[in-house]
Amino acid sequence: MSHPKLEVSPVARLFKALSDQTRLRIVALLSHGELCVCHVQAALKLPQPNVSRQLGILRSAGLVEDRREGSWVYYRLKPQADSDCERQIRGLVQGFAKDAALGREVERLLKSKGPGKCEAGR
Amino acid sequence: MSHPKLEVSPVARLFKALSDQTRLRIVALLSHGELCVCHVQAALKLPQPNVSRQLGILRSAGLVEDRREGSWVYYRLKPQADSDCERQIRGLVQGFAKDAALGREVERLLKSKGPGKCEAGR
DNA sequence: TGCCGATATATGGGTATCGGTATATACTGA
DNA sequence: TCAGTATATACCGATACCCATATATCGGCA
Repeated sequence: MSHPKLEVSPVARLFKALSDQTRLRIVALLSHGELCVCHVQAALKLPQPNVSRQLGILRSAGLVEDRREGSWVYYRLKPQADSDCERQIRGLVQGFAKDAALGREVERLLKSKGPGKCEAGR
Repeated sequence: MSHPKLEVSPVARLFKALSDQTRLRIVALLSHGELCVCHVQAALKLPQPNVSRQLGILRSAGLVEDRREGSWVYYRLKPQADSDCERQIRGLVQGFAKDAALGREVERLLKSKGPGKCEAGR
């Protein structure tokens, strides 16, 4: 309240959510398509609670949205209402698109996508 | 080291530096031109050690560079070596450019720029 | 040298964050 | 209803952060 001008909070919230290496890697994965938690878990080789927690942080920051399908919960990047945030996200995704190894990894995950396939990579 | 692929650390470092409201506001100011510490201090109405510390964080993150001129130290945005970081910064600056109030504020500061003028705004 | 303004750093308290482990919830199928 | 899988949350200790205050450093000038 003390600084009516120079208010930049939506972007600050965005950057705060993206200031963690793990969350950035999740966004990098999701920039190539919707994935369920266990896919992210397999891709990043991280314990499940950690992945779930980071996804929750991204969700409450409005960066991703989720969709339940049976036992599985699929996450995807969420379009940003704030135009500044949207531009930042687009720039980020544009950078990830250049990463060939990342593309291959996500492609492999997407092939094993769907119910009953979540043991991929174990 | 444990994740050779999916490495996004330079951007993560950038976002971490930008994840703070105060630092974002400083970058917003500097996006309109070089300023000395006392100008930033006056613009944001923050205690001097706070401004100096946040500027130091931005500097060690490679986001700004400084130049001493007599007693005054001027800070400016630093071009990013990493192309992803450069793109994000450009997007950010582009967003700040739309802020009319911000533009007026910086203009006022720039008019009082220079040695002996740092009492501007007090 | 000594003083002064500008800037930087040190210190301490309160708070937030991160990761690991354990546990809880949600859904499916028998 | 029970068992099993997928996901979320609670709790904990360690660490990192933010701020305010106090102090230190630096440059200019008398």
